[in-house]
Amino acid sequence: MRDRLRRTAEETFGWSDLSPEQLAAMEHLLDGRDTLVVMPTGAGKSAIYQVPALLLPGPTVVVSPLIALQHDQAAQIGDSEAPDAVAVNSAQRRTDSERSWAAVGSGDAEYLFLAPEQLAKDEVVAELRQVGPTLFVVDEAHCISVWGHDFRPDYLRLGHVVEQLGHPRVLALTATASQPVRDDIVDRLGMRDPARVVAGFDRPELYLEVRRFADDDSKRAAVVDWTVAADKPGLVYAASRRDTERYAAELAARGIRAAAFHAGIDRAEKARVHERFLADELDVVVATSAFGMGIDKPNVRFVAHASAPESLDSYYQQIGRAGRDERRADAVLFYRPQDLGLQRFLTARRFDADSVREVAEAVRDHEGPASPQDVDREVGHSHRRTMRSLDLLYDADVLRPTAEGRFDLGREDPGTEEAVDRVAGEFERRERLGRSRIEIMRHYAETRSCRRRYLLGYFGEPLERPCGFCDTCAAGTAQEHTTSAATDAEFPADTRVRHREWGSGTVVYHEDDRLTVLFDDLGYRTLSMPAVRRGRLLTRE
DNA sequence: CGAGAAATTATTAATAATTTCTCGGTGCATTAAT
Repeated sequence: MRDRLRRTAEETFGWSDLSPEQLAAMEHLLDGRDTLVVMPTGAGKSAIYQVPALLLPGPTVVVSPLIALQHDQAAQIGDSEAPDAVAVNSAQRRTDSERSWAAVGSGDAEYLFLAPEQLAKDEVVAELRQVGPTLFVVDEAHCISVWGHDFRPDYLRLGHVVEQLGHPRVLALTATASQPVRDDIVDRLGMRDPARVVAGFDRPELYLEVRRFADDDSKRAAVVDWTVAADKPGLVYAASRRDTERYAAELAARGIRAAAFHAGIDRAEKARVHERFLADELDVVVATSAFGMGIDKPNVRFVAHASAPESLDSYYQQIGRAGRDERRADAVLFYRPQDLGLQRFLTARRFDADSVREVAEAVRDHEGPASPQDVDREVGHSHRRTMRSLDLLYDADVLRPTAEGRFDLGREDPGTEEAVDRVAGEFERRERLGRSRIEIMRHYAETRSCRRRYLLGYFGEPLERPCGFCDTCAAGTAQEHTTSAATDAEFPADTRVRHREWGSGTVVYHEDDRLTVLFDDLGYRTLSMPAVRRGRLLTRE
């Protein structure tokens, strides 16, 4: 099997050396197993579906979050000897989409790129059933967890689509997924006994640094001065659109070729910034989180954050865009505790009891299980509101999904008000988790122990000793704050524990004499080991 | 939650100090108006 994979990779794509992780994941797919792959960008994630796809009979569906990304990926396949890649989306003419369907149906095209919103349409699923895909790929699969519960709810329906297609083998690909995100992906996609291929998270070429500021003016000045002096090209992430424009203007005034990038920039200008950055015609792109997905530019020398993002997951993903050529690059966070306030605002949601009530009643009153479309029609508010409520009702065990992607009441009908109460509890749990993720970001920024160790610990990859290549190691504070062996032996990472007041959780990592636990109901909490011992607060489950 | 603009108040009756208001991220698809 390995030889066939290697030969196909070489002959069709010109790839002569597949990594052990790539090969392992490909073999799982040929064996018919669902597979989750967590691997840094640039390590050749796309190859993992592109090669086996050619050795499997039917076409391959690739769910991709951005139409622009679909474009690039299809073009890359077009440059190879592989059969065509086509897309169906709203940005192209209808006739082009019809042509794509025809090409997939006739076997002229092997790969079909779709955004999750396409798969929320019954016609599209019906058409897909006709062409009978044998491989269902979800690229940037962390989007399921990061966006699915709120921003792009159709991500949560992919699992149902898989079932409607008769469960072709599922491949989920991502570069950033902490353990709970991985579990969420597996759960929401309905993956069956998935193989998990997780490559190392460490990016040893990145020098990690945090600079702390008390006021906004001095931080702004420092961001600009640092960026002016830094090796280029690089990325500056800012928290608001206004800030991206402000920093870009200040940098331009200092003679730097800088451009702003955010979701409010028009399509053509976005494409221009993107192209100019890739072509080294820009020194710096100052962007919100809108920029970066699919960017695989080798020579990015720094990623600076003018403001902290809402989670360490996002932070890791964004700094991961630097140093792909494996030469030294800088990941520097310009930190001010007050900046976390904006993230708290941006991630907070309002509990929409009315919507939950209406959706619950619409499902109950529907004759037989209700599809999201049925509920949309009944309730008449936005698709997103409907989907949020359906998701919460599902998570709170009020509704259960059928294999057809419809929703039905669970075994017993709790009654509307009880259902709303349960959902409110579930909603609060999520809000607490979101806030605790921001606190983890705060810990990263404020720790005096080794930053790389903290970062990798969070992703489940503990470092034996301080890394020697971050600011706390350079300052010598990391050496003074090293996890005691006693802590490690008492509560190793991944252990299930129970806290006297806070209930059950999973140990994430230790740092110094502190222990971080992801509690089922409260999100991340950091505990002081002396206090834990003194009060006998934790027991292993 | 916090920043910055706008509005109001107080007294240096034209400007400074204080309070109030507004705004803040991520993309797809669809539709209506040019």
